[in-house]
Amino acid sequence: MKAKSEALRDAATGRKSAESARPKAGRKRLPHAERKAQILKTATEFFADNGLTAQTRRLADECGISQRLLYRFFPTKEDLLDEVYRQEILGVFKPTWFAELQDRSRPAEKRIILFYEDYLKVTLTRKWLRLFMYASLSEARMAPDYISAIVTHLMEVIVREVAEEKAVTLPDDRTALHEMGWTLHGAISHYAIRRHLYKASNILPEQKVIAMHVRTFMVGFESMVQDYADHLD
Amino acid sequence: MKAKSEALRDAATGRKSAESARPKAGRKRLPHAERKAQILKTATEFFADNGLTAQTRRLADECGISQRLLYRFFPTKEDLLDEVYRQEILGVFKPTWFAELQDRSRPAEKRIILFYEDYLKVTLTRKWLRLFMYASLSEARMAPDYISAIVTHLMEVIVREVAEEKAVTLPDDRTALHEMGWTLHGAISHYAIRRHLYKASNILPEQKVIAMHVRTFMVGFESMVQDYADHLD
DNA sequence: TCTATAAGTCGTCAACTGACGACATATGTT
DNA sequence: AACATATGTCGTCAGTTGACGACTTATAGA
Repeated sequence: MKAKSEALRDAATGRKSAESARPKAGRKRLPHAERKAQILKTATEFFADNGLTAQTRRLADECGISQRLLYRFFPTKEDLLDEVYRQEILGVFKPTWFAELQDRSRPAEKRIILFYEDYLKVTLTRKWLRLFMYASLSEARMAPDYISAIVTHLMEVIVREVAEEKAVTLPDDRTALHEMGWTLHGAISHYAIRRHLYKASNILPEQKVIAMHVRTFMVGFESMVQDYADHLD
Repeated sequence: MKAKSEALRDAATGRKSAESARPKAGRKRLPHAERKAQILKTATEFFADNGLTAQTRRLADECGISQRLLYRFFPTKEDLLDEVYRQEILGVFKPTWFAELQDRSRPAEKRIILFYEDYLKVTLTRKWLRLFMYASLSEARMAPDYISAIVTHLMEVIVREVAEEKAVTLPDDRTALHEMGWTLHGAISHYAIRRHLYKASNILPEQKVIAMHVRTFMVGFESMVQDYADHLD
Protein backbone atom coordinates (compact mmCIF):
# COMPACT_ATOMS: atom_id res chain seq x y z
CA MET A 1 0.00 0.00 0.00
CA LYS A 2 1.47 3.30 -1.00
CA ALA A 3 0.05 6.40 0.62
CA LYS A 4 -2.59 8.11 -1.45
CA SER A 5 -5.63 6.24 -0.28
CA GLU A 6 -4.64 5.83 3.33
CA ALA A 7 -7.72 7.51 4.69
CA LEU A 8 -10.09 5.25 2.80
CA ARG A 9 -8.17 2.17 3.66
CA ASP A 10 -7.88 3.06 7.29
CA ALA A 11 -11.57 3.60 7.55
CA ALA A 12 -12.27 0.18 6.12
CA THR A 13 -9.68 -1.57 8.21
CA GLY A 14 -10.36 0.11 11.48
CA ARG A 15 -6.91 1.46 11.93
CA LYS A 16 -6.53 4.51 14.08
CA SER A 17 -3.78 6.93 13.19
CA ALA A 18 -2.25 7.00 16.62
CA GLU A 19 -3.03 3.42 17.58
CA SER A 20 -5.27 3.46 20.60
CA ALA A 21 -6.12 0.02 22.04
CA ARG A 22 -5.97 -0.82 25.69
CA PRO A 23 -2.63 -1.22 27.40
CA LYS A 24 -2.24 -4.90 26.60
CA ALA A 25 -0.03 -5.14 29.67
CA GLY A 26 -3.11 -5.46 31.90
CA ARG A 27 -4.33 -8.71 33.41
CA LYS A 28 -4.34 -11.78 31.26
CA ARG A 29 -5.61 -15.34 31.26
CA LEU A 30 -9.32 -14.95 31.41
CA PRO A 31 -11.44 -18.10 31.58
CA HIS A 32 -12.81 -19.22 28.24
CA ALA A 33 -16.35 -17.89 28.58
CA GLU A 34 -15.24 -14.57 29.94
CA ARG A 35 -12.73 -13.95 27.19
CA LYS A 36 -15.23 -14.93 24.56
CA ALA A 37 -17.75 -12.49 25.94
CA GLN A 38 -15.13 -9.75 25.97
CA ILE A 39 -14.21 -10.45 22.36
CA LEU A 40 -17.83 -10.36 21.26
CA LYS A 41 -18.43 -7.12 23.05
CA THR A 42 -15.38 -5.49 21.54
CA ALA A 43 -16.09 -6.97 18.12
CA THR A 44 -19.56 -5.47 18.08
CA GLU A 45 -18.27 -1.95 18.53
CA PHE A 46 -15.37 -2.63 16.23
CA PHE A 47 -17.34 -3.92 13.27
CA ALA A 48 -20.06 -1.35 13.79
CA ASP A 49 -17.44 1.36 13.50
CA ASN A 50 -15.28 -0.09 10.79
CA GLY A 51 -17.53 -2.28 8.73
CA LEU A 52 -17.65 -6.02 8.23
CA THR A 53 -14.52 -5.96 6.14
CA ALA A 54 -12.35 -4.61 8.95
CA GLN A 55 -9.40 -6.84 9.83
CA THR A 56 -9.02 -9.42 12.51
CA ARG A 57 -5.60 -8.06 13.45
CA ARG A 58 -7.04 -4.68 14.33
CA LEU A 59 -9.83 -6.31 16.26
CA ALA A 60 -7.28 -8.32 18.20
CA ASP A 61 -5.40 -5.11 19.01
CA GLU A 62 -8.62 -3.57 20.20
CA CYS A 63 -9.23 -6.58 22.44
CA GLY A 64 -5.68 -6.46 23.72
CA ILE A 65 -4.94 -10.00 22.60
CA SER A 66 -3.04 -11.66 19.79
CA GLN A 67 -4.78 -12.24 16.49
CA ARG A 68 -4.20 -15.95 16.86
CA LEU A 69 -6.29 -16.10 20.01
CA LEU A 70 -9.37 -15.01 18.08
CA TYR A 71 -9.18 -18.28 16.21
CA ARG A 72 -9.30 -20.26 19.41
CA PHE A 73 -12.86 -19.04 19.85
CA PHE A 74 -14.14 -18.72 16.30
CA PRO A 75 -13.17 -21.02 13.41
CA THR A 76 -13.39 -18.19 10.90
CA LYS A 77 -14.01 -14.49 10.79
CA GLU A 78 -17.40 -15.22 9.34
CA ASP A 79 -18.36 -17.33 12.34
CA LEU A 80 -17.38 -14.47 14.59
CA LEU A 81 -19.49 -12.09 12.54
CA ASP A 82 -22.40 -14.49 12.70
CA GLU A 83 -22.27 -14.64 16.44
CA VAL A 84 -22.01 -10.88 16.77
CA TYR A 85 -25.01 -10.54 14.52
CA ARG A 86 -27.03 -13.11 16.39
CA GLN A 87 -26.31 -11.62 19.79
CA GLU A 88 -26.29 -7.92 19.10
CA ILE A 89 -28.72 -7.56 16.25
CA LEU A 90 -31.23 -10.35 16.66
CA GLY A 91 -30.82 -10.66 20.41
CA VAL A 92 -32.36 -7.37 21.35
CA PHE A 93 -35.90 -7.96 20.16
CA LYS A 94 -38.31 -8.47 23.02
CA PRO A 95 -41.24 -10.86 22.71
CA THR A 96 -43.09 -8.80 25.34
CA TRP A 97 -43.57 -5.99 22.86
CA PHE A 98 -46.40 -7.85 21.19
CA ALA A 99 -48.26 -8.36 24.42
CA GLU A 100 -47.76 -4.82 25.61
CA LEU A 101 -48.97 -3.37 22.35
CA GLN A 102 -52.17 -5.35 22.72
CA ASP A 103 -52.86 -4.43 26.33
CA ARG A 104 -56.14 -2.61 25.80
CA SER A 105 -56.36 -1.31 29.32
CA ARG A 106 -54.33 1.61 28.03
CA PRO A 107 -55.02 3.98 25.17
CA ALA A 108 -53.34 2.93 21.91
CA GLU A 109 -51.35 6.13 21.60
CA LYS A 110 -49.81 5.59 25.02
CA ARG A 111 -48.97 1.98 24.19
CA ILE A 112 -47.33 2.92 20.91
CA ILE A 113 -45.30 5.69 22.47
CA LEU A 114 -44.07 3.41 25.23
CA PHE A 115 -43.24 0.74 22.70
CA TYR A 116 -41.17 3.10 20.59
CA GLU A 117 -39.34 4.54 23.53
CA ASP A 118 -38.23 1.04 24.40
CA TYR A 119 -37.65 0.03 20.81
CA LEU A 120 -35.44 3.02 20.13
CA LYS A 121 -33.50 2.33 23.27
CA VAL A 122 -32.40 -1.13 22.21
CA THR A 123 -32.40 -1.17 18.44
CA LEU A 124 -31.82 2.28 17.19
CA THR A 125 -28.47 2.86 18.74
CA ARG A 126 -25.39 3.71 16.77
CA LYS A 127 -23.99 0.23 17.32
CA TRP A 128 -27.13 -1.60 16.32
CA LEU A 129 -27.97 0.57 13.36
CA ARG A 130 -24.56 0.57 11.75
CA LEU A 131 -24.16 -3.16 12.19
CA PHE A 132 -27.61 -3.73 10.81
CA MET A 133 -26.89 -1.54 7.79
CA TYR A 134 -23.60 -3.24 7.07
CA ALA A 135 -25.31 -6.59 7.32
CA SER A 136 -28.16 -5.47 5.09
CA LEU A 137 -25.79 -4.19 2.46
CA SER A 138 -23.69 -7.32 2.43
CA GLU A 139 -24.91 -10.05 0.20
CA ALA A 140 -24.56 -12.44 3.09
CA ARG A 141 -27.55 -14.56 3.98
CA MET A 142 -27.22 -12.97 7.41
CA ALA A 143 -29.69 -10.69 5.67
CA PRO A 144 -32.49 -9.12 7.63
CA ASP A 145 -35.32 -11.43 6.61
CA TYR A 146 -35.95 -12.44 10.17
CA ILE A 147 -35.99 -8.89 11.41
CA SER A 148 -38.15 -7.82 8.52
CA ALA A 149 -40.69 -10.44 9.49
CA ILE A 150 -40.75 -9.34 13.11
CA VAL A 151 -41.12 -5.67 12.28
CA THR A 152 -43.81 -6.40 9.73
CA HIS A 153 -45.70 -8.28 12.40
CA LEU A 154 -45.29 -5.41 14.83
CA MET A 155 -46.69 -3.08 12.19
CA GLU A 156 -49.73 -5.20 11.72
CA VAL A 157 -50.38 -5.30 15.45
CA ILE A 158 -50.05 -1.53 15.76
CA VAL A 159 -52.38 -0.87 12.85
CA ARG A 160 -54.99 -3.30 14.12
CA GLU A 161 -54.90 -1.85 17.62
CA VAL A 162 -55.39 1.68 16.37
CA ALA A 163 -58.17 0.56 14.05
CA GLU A 164 -59.88 -1.23 16.91
CA GLU A 165 -59.72 1.80 19.15
CA LYS A 166 -60.95 4.12 16.42
CA ALA A 167 -63.51 1.60 15.19
CA VAL A 168 -62.14 1.81 11.68
CA THR A 169 -62.64 -1.03 9.23
CA LEU A 170 -59.38 -2.13 7.68
CA PRO A 171 -58.89 -3.47 4.16
CA ASP A 172 -58.25 -7.19 3.72
CA ASP A 173 -54.92 -6.62 2.01
CA ARG A 174 -52.37 -7.28 4.72
CA THR A 175 -49.64 -5.72 2.63
CA ALA A 176 -51.57 -2.47 2.82
CA LEU A 177 -51.79 -2.82 6.58
CA HIS A 178 -48.05 -3.23 6.78
CA GLU A 179 -47.43 -0.22 4.61
CA MET A 180 -49.68 1.84 6.87
CA GLY A 181 -47.63 0.75 9.84
CA TRP A 182 -44.43 1.50 7.99
CA THR A 183 -45.66 5.06 7.66
CA LEU A 184 -45.00 5.47 11.33
CA HIS A 185 -42.12 3.07 11.66
CA GLY A 186 -40.26 4.47 8.70
CA ALA A 187 -40.50 7.98 10.02
CA ILE A 188 -39.16 6.97 13.42
CA SER A 189 -36.48 4.66 12.05
CA HIS A 190 -35.35 7.36 9.74
CA TYR A 191 -34.90 9.68 12.67
CA ALA A 192 -32.42 7.19 14.08
CA ILE A 193 -30.71 6.70 10.75
CA ARG A 194 -30.30 10.42 10.39
CA ARG A 195 -28.89 10.66 13.85
CA HIS A 196 -26.46 7.78 13.79
CA LEU A 197 -25.61 7.28 10.16
CA TYR A 198 -25.84 10.71 8.65
CA LYS A 199 -24.40 12.19 11.80
CA ALA A 200 -26.98 14.93 11.65
CA SER A 201 -26.69 17.58 14.28
CA ASN A 202 -29.45 19.98 15.30
CA ILE A 203 -31.84 17.25 16.07
CA LEU A 204 -34.81 17.23 18.37
CA PRO A 205 -34.78 15.02 21.47
CA GLU A 206 -36.02 11.48 21.10
CA GLN A 207 -39.18 11.68 23.20
CA LYS A 208 -40.42 14.73 21.40
CA VAL A 209 -39.87 13.15 18.02
CA ILE A 210 -41.65 9.97 18.98
CA ALA A 211 -44.58 11.88 20.40
CA MET A 212 -44.83 14.00 17.28
CA HIS A 213 -44.69 11.10 14.86
CA VAL A 214 -47.15 8.98 16.80
CA ARG A 215 -49.56 11.88 17.08
CA THR A 216 -49.38 12.53 13.35
CA PHE A 217 -49.98 8.88 12.70
CA MET A 218 -52.99 8.67 14.98
CA VAL A 219 -54.63 11.80 13.66
CA GLY A 220 -54.12 10.85 10.04
CA PHE A 221 -55.17 7.26 10.53
CA GLU A 222 -58.77 7.39 9.30
CA SER A 223 -57.94 9.37 6.22
CA MET A 224 -55.00 7.10 5.46
CA VAL A 225 -57.30 4.09 5.49
CA GLN A 226 -59.90 5.98 3.52
CA ASP A 227 -57.30 7.13 1.02
CA TYR A 228 -56.21 3.56 0.48
CA ALA A 229 -59.77 2.50 -0.21
CA ASP A 230 -60.27 5.37 -2.66
CA HIS A 231 -57.20 4.47 -4.64
CA LEU A 232 -58.05 0.85 -5.27
CA ASP A 233 -57.79 0.29 -8.99
CA MET B 1 -6.84 -17.11 1.54
CA LYS B 2 -7.91 -20.55 2.61
CA ALA B 3 -11.51 -21.53 1.97
CA LYS B 4 -13.79 -21.13 4.93
CA SER B 5 -14.86 -17.56 4.49
CA GLU B 6 -15.12 -17.51 0.75
CA ALA B 7 -18.69 -16.33 0.66
CA LEU B 8 -18.04 -13.33 2.87
CA ARG B 9 -14.91 -12.43 1.02
CA ASP B 10 -16.55 -12.77 -2.34
CA ALA B 11 -19.35 -10.48 -1.34
CA ALA B 12 -16.93 -7.81 -0.25
CA THR B 13 -14.71 -8.11 -3.28
CA GLY B 14 -17.36 -8.36 -5.92
CA ARG B 15 -16.22 -11.67 -7.22
CA LYS B 16 -18.77 -13.79 -8.97
CA SER B 17 -18.38 -17.54 -8.60
CA ALA B 18 -18.45 -18.31 -12.28
CA GLU B 19 -16.73 -15.13 -13.45
CA SER B 20 -19.15 -13.18 -15.56
CA ALA B 21 -17.77 -9.97 -17.10
CA ARG B 22 -18.18 -9.07 -20.72
CA PRO B 23 -16.26 -10.94 -23.36
CA LYS B 24 -13.20 -8.73 -23.26
CA ALA B 25 -12.57 -9.69 -26.85
CA GLY B 26 -15.02 -7.01 -28.06
CA ARG B 27 -14.00 -3.67 -29.56
CA LYS B 28 -11.20 -1.79 -27.94
CA ARG B 29 -9.50 1.56 -28.05
CA LEU B 30 -12.16 3.98 -27.00
CA PRO B 31 -11.33 7.68 -26.94
CA HIS B 32 -10.36 9.00 -23.55
CA ALA B 33 -13.64 10.64 -22.60
CA GLU B 34 -15.72 7.72 -23.75
CA ARG B 35 -13.69 5.17 -21.85
CA LYS B 36 -13.76 7.29 -18.74
CA ALA B 37 -17.53 7.55 -18.94
CA GLN B 38 -17.82 3.81 -19.38
CA ILE B 39 -15.61 3.18 -16.38
CA LEU B 40 -17.61 5.56 -14.22
CA LYS B 41 -20.86 3.96 -15.25
CA THR B 42 -19.62 0.48 -14.55
CA ALA B 43 -17.94 1.58 -11.33
CA THR B 44 -21.18 3.00 -10.02
CA GLU B 45 -23.01 -0.29 -10.35
CA PHE B 46 -19.99 -2.18 -9.16
CA PHE B 47 -19.40 -0.28 -5.94
CA ALA B 48 -23.10 -0.04 -5.25
CA ASP B 49 -23.28 -3.82 -5.41
CA ASN B 50 -20.05 -4.72 -3.71
CA GLY B 51 -19.28 -1.87 -1.40
CA LEU B 52 -16.54 0.73 -1.41
CA THR B 53 -13.95 -1.83 -0.39
CA ALA B 54 -14.41 -3.93 -3.53
CA GLN B 55 -11.25 -4.36 -5.54
CA THR B 56 -10.00 -2.51 -8.55
CA ARG B 57 -9.09 -5.75 -10.32
CA ARG B 58 -12.69 -6.95 -10.21
CA LEU B 59 -13.89 -3.59 -11.40
CA ALA B 60 -11.45 -3.77 -14.30
CA ASP B 61 -12.79 -7.21 -15.17
CA GLU B 62 -16.29 -5.83 -15.09
CA CYS B 63 -15.24 -3.03 -17.44
CA GLY B 64 -13.49 -5.47 -19.71
CA ILE B 65 -10.16 -3.70 -19.37
CA SER B 66 -6.91 -4.27 -17.52
CA GLN B 67 -6.55 -3.06 -13.98
CA ARG B 68 -3.68 -0.86 -15.03
CA LEU B 69 -5.87 1.13 -17.37
CA LEU B 70 -7.98 2.31 -14.45
CA TYR B 71 -4.97 4.18 -13.19
CA ARG B 72 -4.63 6.06 -16.48
CA PHE B 73 -7.89 7.81 -15.61
CA PHE B 74 -7.80 8.04 -11.84
CA PRO B 75 -4.66 8.57 -9.75
CA THR B 76 -6.01 6.45 -6.92
CA LYS B 77 -9.00 4.33 -6.11
CA GLU B 78 -10.17 7.05 -3.79
CA ASP B 79 -10.22 9.57 -6.62
CA LEU B 80 -12.33 7.19 -8.65
CA LEU B 81 -14.71 6.78 -5.74
CA ASP B 82 -14.89 10.53 -5.31
CA GLU B 83 -15.88 11.02 -8.91
CA VAL B 84 -18.48 8.29 -8.79
CA TYR B 85 -19.90 9.90 -5.68
CA ARG B 86 -19.93 13.35 -7.17
CA GLN B 87 -21.61 12.27 -10.39
CA GLU B 88 -24.00 9.63 -9.23
CA ILE B 89 -24.90 10.74 -5.75
CA LEU B 90 -24.62 14.49 -5.76
CA GLY B 91 -25.30 14.93 -9.44
CA VAL B 92 -28.93 13.89 -9.40
CA PHE B 93 -30.33 16.67 -7.27
CA LYS B 94 -32.37 19.12 -9.29
CA PRO B 95 -32.41 22.82 -8.43
CA THR B 96 -35.86 23.10 -10.04
CA TRP B 97 -37.38 21.18 -7.16
CA PHE B 98 -37.30 24.25 -4.98
CA ALA B 99 -39.11 26.38 -7.52
CA GLU B 100 -41.70 23.74 -8.29
CA LEU B 101 -42.46 23.17 -4.64
CA GLN B 102 -43.17 26.87 -4.27
CA ASP B 103 -45.38 27.23 -7.31
CA ARG B 104 -48.57 28.25 -5.55
CA SER B 105 -50.73 27.98 -8.61
CA ARG B 106 -51.15 24.37 -7.63
CA PRO B 107 -52.38 22.82 -4.38
CA ALA B 108 -49.57 21.92 -2.00
CA GLU B 109 -50.52 18.25 -1.88
CA LYS B 110 -50.22 18.01 -5.64
CA ARG B 111 -46.85 19.74 -5.63
CA ILE B 112 -45.49 17.50 -2.93
CA ILE B 113 -46.69 14.36 -4.65
CA LEU B 114 -45.14 15.42 -7.94
CA PHE B 115 -41.93 16.30 -6.19
CA TYR B 116 -41.67 12.92 -4.51
CA GLU B 117 -42.45 11.02 -7.65
CA ASP B 118 -39.52 12.75 -9.30
CA TYR B 119 -37.33 12.54 -6.24
CA LEU B 120 -37.87 8.81 -5.87
CA LYS B 121 -37.13 8.34 -9.53
CA VAL B 122 -33.65 9.76 -9.34
CA THR B 123 -32.45 9.26 -5.80
CA LEU B 124 -34.17 6.32 -4.33
CA THR B 125 -32.95 3.72 -6.75
CA ARG B 126 -31.00 0.69 -5.72
CA LYS B 127 -27.81 2.14 -7.14
CA TRP B 128 -28.16 5.51 -5.50
CA LEU B 129 -29.32 4.21 -2.15
CA ARG B 130 -26.67 1.58 -1.69
CA LEU B 131 -23.90 3.92 -2.73
CA PHE B 132 -25.23 6.59 -0.44
CA MET B 133 -25.41 4.16 2.46
CA TYR B 134 -21.89 2.89 1.91
CA ALA B 135 -20.66 6.45 1.73
CA SER B 136 -22.57 7.41 4.85
CA LEU B 137 -21.18 4.48 6.77
CA SER B 138 -17.61 5.13 5.75
CA GLU B 139 -15.75 7.59 7.85
CA ALA B 140 -14.71 9.36 4.68
CA ARG B 141 -15.34 13.08 4.47
CA MET B 142 -17.36 12.21 1.36
CA ALA B 143 -20.00 12.15 4.06
CA PRO B 144 -23.46 13.36 3.28
CA ASP B 145 -23.26 16.82 4.81
CA TYR B 146 -24.05 18.45 1.52
CA ILE B 147 -27.01 16.19 0.86
CA SER B 148 -28.22 16.60 4.38
CA ALA B 149 -28.22 20.36 3.89
CA ILE B 150 -30.18 20.13 0.66
CA VAL B 151 -32.78 17.78 2.06
CA THR B 152 -33.13 19.85 5.20
CA HIS B 153 -33.80 22.85 3.02
CA LEU B 154 -36.36 20.92 1.00
CA MET B 155 -38.07 19.95 4.23
CA GLU B 156 -38.32 23.53 5.33
CA VAL B 157 -39.83 24.56 2.01
CA ILE B 158 -42.41 21.80 2.14
CA VAL B 159 -43.43 22.60 5.69
CA ARG B 160 -43.70 26.32 4.98
CA GLU B 161 -45.78 25.73 1.87
CA VAL B 162 -48.22 23.49 3.67
CA ALA B 163 -48.45 25.94 6.56
CA GLU B 164 -49.13 28.78 4.15
CA GLU B 165 -51.89 26.88 2.43
CA LYS B 166 -53.46 25.80 5.68
CA ALA B 167 -52.90 29.19 7.30
CA VAL B 168 -51.09 27.59 10.20
CA THR B 169 -48.60 29.56 12.28
CA LEU B 170 -45.29 27.77 12.56
CA PRO B 171 -42.93 27.84 15.54
CA ASP B 172 -39.74 29.87 15.22
CA ASP B 173 -37.53 26.88 15.89
CA ARG B 174 -36.29 25.86 12.46
CA THR B 175 -35.05 22.55 13.79
CA ALA B 176 -38.64 21.75 14.65
CA LEU B 177 -39.70 22.66 11.13
CA HIS B 178 -37.13 20.29 9.72
CA GLU B 179 -38.22 17.51 11.99
CA MET B 180 -41.80 18.00 10.84
CA GLY B 181 -40.65 17.68 7.26
CA TRP B 182 -38.62 14.62 8.11
CA THR B 183 -41.83 13.04 9.31
CA LEU B 184 -42.86 12.79 5.69
CA HIS B 185 -39.44 12.42 4.16
CA GLY B 186 -38.35 9.72 6.57
CA ALA B 187 -41.43 7.66 5.87
CA ILE B 188 -40.93 7.84 2.13
CA SER B 189 -37.17 7.34 2.26
CA HIS B 190 -37.69 4.37 4.46
CA TYR B 191 -39.96 2.85 1.88
CA ALA B 192 -37.07 2.97 -0.55
CA ILE B 193 -34.62 1.63 1.99
CA ARG B 194 -36.91 -1.26 2.70
CA ARG B 195 -37.26 -1.95 -0.94
CA HIS B 196 -33.66 -1.74 -2.04
CA LEU B 197 -31.65 -2.49 1.06
CA TYR B 198 -33.77 -4.89 3.02
CA LYS B 199 -34.90 -6.52 -0.20
CA ALA B 200 -38.43 -6.57 1.10
CA SER B 201 -40.97 -8.23 -1.10
CA ASN B 202 -44.73 -7.77 -0.88
CA ILE B 203 -44.53 -4.07 -1.24
CA LEU B 204 -47.10 -1.62 -2.49
CA PRO B 205 -46.45 0.30 -5.71
CA GLU B 206 -44.59 3.57 -5.46
CA GLN B 207 -47.36 5.97 -6.42
CA LYS B 208 -49.76 4.53 -3.91
CA VAL B 209 -47.23 4.75 -1.13
CA ILE B 210 -46.36 8.34 -1.93
CA ALA B 211 -50.02 9.32 -2.07
CA MET B 212 -50.72 7.62 1.22
CA HIS B 213 -47.82 9.18 3.07
CA VAL B 214 -48.42 12.66 1.71
CA ARG B 215 -52.09 12.44 2.59
CA THR B 216 -51.29 11.35 6.13
CA PHE B 217 -48.83 14.19 6.44
CA MET B 218 -51.30 16.80 5.19
CA VAL B 219 -54.14 15.62 7.37
CA GLY B 220 -52.02 15.43 10.49
CA PHE B 221 -50.25 18.71 9.87
CA GLU B 222 -52.22 21.00 12.15
CA SER B 223 -52.15 18.64 15.06
CA MET B 224 -48.45 18.02 14.56
CA VAL B 225 -47.75 21.71 14.83
CA GLN B 226 -50.12 22.00 17.76
CA ASP B 227 -48.53 19.03 19.46
CA TYR B 228 -45.13 20.60 19.14
CA ALA B 229 -46.41 23.80 20.73
CA ASP B 230 -48.02 21.85 23.59
CA HIS B 231 -44.85 20.01 24.42
CA LEU B 232 -42.60 23.03 24.76
CA ASP B 233 -40.89 22.70 28.11
C1' DT C 1 6.29 -29.07 44.58
C1' DC C 2 5.08 -31.08 40.50
C1' DT C 3 2.40 -31.45 36.52
C1' DA C 4 -1.59 -31.49 33.31
C1' DT C 5 -4.06 -28.40 30.84
C1' DA C 6 -6.02 -24.37 29.46
C1' DA C 7 -4.71 -19.63 27.93
C1' DG C 8 -2.03 -17.20 25.14
C1' DT C 9 1.87 -15.78 21.61
C1' DC C 10 5.18 -16.14 17.52
C1' DG C 11 6.09 -16.66 13.09
C1' DT C 12 4.70 -17.92 8.71
C1' DC C 13 2.03 -19.18 4.48
C1' DA C 14 -0.45 -18.18 0.38
C1' DA C 15 -3.67 -15.36 -1.66
C1' DC C 16 -5.03 -10.58 -2.12
C1' DT C 17 -4.49 -5.65 -3.13
C1' DG C 18 -3.34 -0.76 -4.64
C1' DA C 19 -0.13 1.13 -7.40
C1' DC C 20 3.06 1.73 -11.21
C1' DG C 21 7.32 1.22 -14.60
C1' DA C 22 8.17 -0.78 -18.88
C1' DC C 23 6.50 -2.26 -22.92
C1' DA C 24 3.14 -3.20 -26.98
C1' DT C 25 -0.08 -1.79 -30.64
C1' DA C 26 -3.98 0.49 -33.00
C1' DT C 27 -5.06 4.68 -35.54
C1' DG C 28 -4.98 8.81 -38.11
C1' DT C 29 -1.88 12.12 -40.35
C1' DT C 30 1.44 13.35 -43.61
C1' DA D 1 4.67 3.65 -45.92
C1' DA D 2 6.37 5.79 -41.84
C1' DC D 3 5.68 7.91 -37.69
C1' DA D 4 3.84 10.09 -33.48
C1' DT D 5 0.80 9.49 -30.02
C1' DA D 6 -2.82 7.91 -27.46
C1' DT D 7 -4.71 3.52 -25.91
C1' DG D 8 -3.96 -0.45 -23.65
C1' DT D 9 -1.44 -4.73 -21.31
C1' DC D 10 2.22 -7.40 -18.56
C1' DG D 11 4.54 -8.19 -14.72
C1' DT D 12 5.91 -6.89 -10.35
C1' DC D 13 6.48 -4.62 -5.80
C1' DA D 14 5.43 -3.99 -1.05
C1' DG D 15 2.11 -4.03 2.34
C1' DT D 16 -2.15 -6.54 3.75
C1' DT D 17 -5.07 -10.38 4.99
C1' DG D 18 -7.33 -14.78 6.94
C1' DA D 19 -5.75 -18.74 8.80
C1' DC D 20 -2.98 -22.00 11.47
C1' DG D 21 1.14 -25.16 13.27
C1' DA D 22 4.36 -25.02 16.81
C1' DC D 23 5.59 -23.27 20.91
C1' DT D 24 5.35 -20.89 25.73
C1' DT D 25 3.52 -20.04 30.31
C1' DA D 26 0.18 -19.18 34.01
C1' DT D 27 -2.62 -21.64 37.26
C1' DA D 28 -5.10 -24.97 39.92
C1' DG D 29 -5.41 -29.60 41.75
C1' DA D 30 -2.80 -33.78 43.55
